[in-house]
Amino acid sequence: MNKAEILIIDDEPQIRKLLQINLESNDYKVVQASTGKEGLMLSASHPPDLILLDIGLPDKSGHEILQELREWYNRPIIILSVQDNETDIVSALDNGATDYLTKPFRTGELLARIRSAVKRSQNTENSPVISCGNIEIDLVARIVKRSNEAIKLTSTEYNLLALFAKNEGKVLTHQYLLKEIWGYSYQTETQYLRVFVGTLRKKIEENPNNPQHIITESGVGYRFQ
Amino acid sequence: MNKAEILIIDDEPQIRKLLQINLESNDYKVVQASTGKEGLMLSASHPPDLILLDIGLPDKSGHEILQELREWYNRPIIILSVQDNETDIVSALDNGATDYLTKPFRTGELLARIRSAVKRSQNTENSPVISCGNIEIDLVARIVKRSNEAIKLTSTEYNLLALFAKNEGKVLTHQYLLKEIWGYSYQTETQYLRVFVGTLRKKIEENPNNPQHIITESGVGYRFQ
DNA sequence: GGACATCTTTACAAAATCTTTATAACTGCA
DNA sequence: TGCAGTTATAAAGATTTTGTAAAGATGTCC
Repeated sequence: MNKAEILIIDDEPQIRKLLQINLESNDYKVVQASTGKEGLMLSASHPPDLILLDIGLPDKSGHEILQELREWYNRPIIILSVQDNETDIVSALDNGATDYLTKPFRTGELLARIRSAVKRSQNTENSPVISCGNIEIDLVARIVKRSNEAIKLTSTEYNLLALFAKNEGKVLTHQYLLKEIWGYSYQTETQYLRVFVGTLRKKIEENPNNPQHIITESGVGYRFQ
Repeated sequence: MNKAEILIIDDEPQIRKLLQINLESNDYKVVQASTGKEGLMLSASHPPDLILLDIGLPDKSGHEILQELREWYNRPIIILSVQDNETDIVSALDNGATDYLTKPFRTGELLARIRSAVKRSQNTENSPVISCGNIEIDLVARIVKRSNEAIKLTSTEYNLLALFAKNEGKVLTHQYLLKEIWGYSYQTETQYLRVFVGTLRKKIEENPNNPQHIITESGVGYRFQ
């Protein structure tokens, strides 16, 4: 199974270490940033599944980072803070924070809140299995079946297909797809998409030359049905 | 704007009153239940947009209620509890609670967490659809249906139709249409419009020679109805 | 270090779309 | 009726976008 990736943005090395140990032992992949700037860069070049953001950073205020992230990043952001005043909490939540925990936090609770947020954002809570015609996608086990036979997909192929499936029927723009799968800074790399849509079609379509599932919307993007 | 409806399940009348006052003054519609059973019935007969659930109920444990609700209810459930032990919190979150606040809670924070949860859950709701006679335009999914059958439009055709639909009934001048779709420097290319209105009519009109949707306003522009 | 899988990049063919041209049809009016 | 201005349609040409194969680059696992 593919690990969910968590980005920690915190300037205190001890906290980062503590979080890293706890998260890794719970099967998350951990990426770390010690400044807000570094965090923004890391998340843009490779979007994590969730961000743990400390509010008290040295270079930029966590509130600013939160706002900048939310201009394009729509997965969970959990705020960690020594601040326990209501104003901070309310402003963070209203600026798009998914949750807010005050330090010192209880590890078990943090992990539960992370599980809850990740589950919601992967929208695996309602239907862990998405079915579209003869295609079945198990979002929890990350297994894809075509006519009840498991098919082997690379990690990127799977991510792309899962994103399509979660937005069945909608036209997804090139920009959006690239942003979600590769990261904010890849929005112009449309050729990636062509290649990967090509390999996906070979694997899931009856006849890749006349695709029934992944439909091209010329000039705009693709649509899954 | 339509008020979001919140169901309070709590056995303490004072807490219910306090919540009711705060929620109503923030423009929510409030429904109350003093027992778990009543809460289950109310939510089933008229599902609220969000549920505030007290864990310490007299008839059934809040954990049970939560599980029963989650069998079918997938909007936010925020737990309120005097219990501040980690086990309770973790178990509630893992059973599908959206959030968990310990009593006494700060009203401003609770309201912020409610706003945040409602916003997230409304994000995934269905997209707005513009309907004009037998034509349906889903602006989010970027899909156009005629008599419930999807029709294929090119990107420019879609943009033009969407612009028409957003201004149903109004006469849109050639200049305006060209400026919006092609750009400021194309304002004199009226022939483009004739070509594209032509292809659009072929696709959406019953009888393209006698258009019912895209009406020519000679010398001025077009009108959509 | 080498085999293997995967991702990135390049090049070119194929398809779809847009632009332009030509011509026909309509409209209101003298 | 005939004319001028406007609109509609078809189709050829130009351009953009997409699909595919394959070579190079990168990373991973023994």
